[in-house]
Amino acid sequence: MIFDDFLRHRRGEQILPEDRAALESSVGEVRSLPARMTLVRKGEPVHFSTYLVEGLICRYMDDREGLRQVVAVHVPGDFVDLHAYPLKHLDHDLATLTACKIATVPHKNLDILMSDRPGLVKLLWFSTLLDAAMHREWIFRLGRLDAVARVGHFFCEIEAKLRAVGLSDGVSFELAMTQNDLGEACGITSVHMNRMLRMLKEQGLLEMRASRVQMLDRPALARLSEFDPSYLFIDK
Amino acid sequence: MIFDDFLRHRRGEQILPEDRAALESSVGEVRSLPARMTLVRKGEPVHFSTYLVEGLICRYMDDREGLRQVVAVHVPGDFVDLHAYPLKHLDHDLATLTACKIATVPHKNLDILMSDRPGLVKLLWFSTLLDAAMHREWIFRLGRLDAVARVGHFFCEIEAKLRAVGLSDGVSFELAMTQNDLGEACGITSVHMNRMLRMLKEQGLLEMRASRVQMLDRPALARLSEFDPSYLFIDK
DNA sequence: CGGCGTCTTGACTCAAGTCAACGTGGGTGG
DNA sequence: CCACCCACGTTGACTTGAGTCAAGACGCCG
Repeated sequence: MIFDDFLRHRRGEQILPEDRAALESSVGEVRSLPARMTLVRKGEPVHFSTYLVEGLICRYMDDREGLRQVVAVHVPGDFVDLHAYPLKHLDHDLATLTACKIATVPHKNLDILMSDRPGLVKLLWFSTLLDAAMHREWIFRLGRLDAVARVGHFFCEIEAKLRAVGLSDGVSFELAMTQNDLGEACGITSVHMNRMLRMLKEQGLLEMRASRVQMLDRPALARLSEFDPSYLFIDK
Repeated sequence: MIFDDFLRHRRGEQILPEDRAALESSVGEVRSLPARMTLVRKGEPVHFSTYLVEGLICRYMDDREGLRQVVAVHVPGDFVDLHAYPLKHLDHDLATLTACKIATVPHKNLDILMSDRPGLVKLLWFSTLLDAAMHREWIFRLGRLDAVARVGHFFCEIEAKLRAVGLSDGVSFELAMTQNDLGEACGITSVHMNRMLRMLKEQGLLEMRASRVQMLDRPALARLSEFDPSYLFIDK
C-alpha cells in the first residue's frame, strides 16, 4: 500500500489500520516524475499535498543571486508538503532530485479526513512537527558546526531516515545527490564539499562513489558531527 | 484577556470568539518568571505548553563545548512550545531572555479542547507551522547570508513580529538582548556582532543602544538582508 | 568604591570561498 | 563505433570574511 512507510518506525501515536485506510482512500492520483523537476513554486496557491513514495525530493530557497539553500531533503514515506494544507501556500520551492513516484492528496480530501477521523489529525500534525525538529537541527548544523561536521551530520541524518524505511542497512545506501546538491544542503560550496568528502574518506569515516554512500565508521562519524538522532523520533 | 495577541494580525483561519474563550479556559496558571531562567530542558517529558504573555523567550541548542545556537526567539502572543503537545518532549532547551509573564496550558486541557473544538485544532497546527516557516528562514539566513545580512535579517524579522502585536511602531522597539545573545541567534561571535552593529550604524541603517533598537532605514535594511516578510503570514 | 558583565577595538590566524585549470565518464549523434 | 560534449568531480593557488585573543572602557549594582 502507498502509505506503508508513512511514519514507519516513528515514535508517537500508533496509526490505526482504519486511519491508514482512510489515508489511502484520500489519494488523488499517483504519478511518476522525472529528476530535477520543480513541483511547487514559492507563493503559488496549492490545493493538494504531496506524499513521496519513491525517490528524493528537496525543498529549497534561492538568494538574490540564485544561489540555493536546501532546507530539507525528503525520502520515501515523507508527507513532503503537508504543511501547505493549513498554510495554503509554500514559502519555498519544491523539486525532485531524482526520478520520483508521488501520491497527491487533495486538500478537500484532507478536510473530509479531518472531520471523519479526528484521531488522524494529531498524527498529521505530528508529522509536520518532525519536519520542524529537523529544521532546528539544520539551524544548529549551519550555526555551530564547521564544514566537515556539517557534512557528517547531514549524512548521519539522511542515513537514519533511510534506515527507518528500509533503504539503508546501516552501512551503505543509495543517494543520488551531486556534490553541488550536498553543498547546497550544508551551506558550503561544491568545491569545499569535495574537499570535505576527501577528508572523510582519508579518515576512514565515509566514502561516496557514484551515488552510493558507505559509512565506514558510523559511530565515529556521529561523534565527529555531534549527531544525536533523538530529534528524529525513530524507535529503538 | 490572555490570548488577545495569539495569532494577532496573522493570515489564516480567523479565530472564533468561542474558540478564543475555550483557549482562555484551558489555561492552567499564569506565572511571572525572572530573566535568564531555563523553563524546559531537552528530552524531559512535558505535560503542559507555554504561552508567552510578556517578555522574550528563546529556544536553543548547545554544542559539545556548550556554545549555544538560538533556534527561535519568541515574543508576546507566541504559543512557545505548543509542538511539545504532539511530540511529548522537546528536542532543545527553552529559557527566558527577560523577565516574563507566561500562561501554562496543561496538555490534558488541550486534549479536551481537541475533542470539543475541532476547528481550533487547525489553528493550533497553523501556529506551529508558522514556527517551522521561521525555522526555514533561519536556515536560509545561516546558509546563504554573510554576517551583516544575517544581523539585518534577524532585526527585520523580530521587528515584524513585534509590530504585529503592537510592540513596535515600525521604527523603534525594545529588545533586551545582549550582543552575545544576538550572536548566538545569528551564528556569529559576540565580537563580530559588535562589528556588524557598528557597520549598520555607520551605514545609517540601524542603531541599538541599551536595549532599544532604532531602524533608521527599514526598506534599505530589508534590501541588504534579502528580507521578505511573507513567510510570517502577517496581514497587509 | 569595587567588581563584574557587557561593549569596543586592534592585531593576528585560519577556515572556507573564489578562480581557474584539468580529469573523467556516460550519453548522443554523426 | 568513435568522437565529441557536457555535467560532474578534482586539485592547487590565492583571497577574504569571520574567529580568536587580548586589552581596555563603560556602566550598573551591591
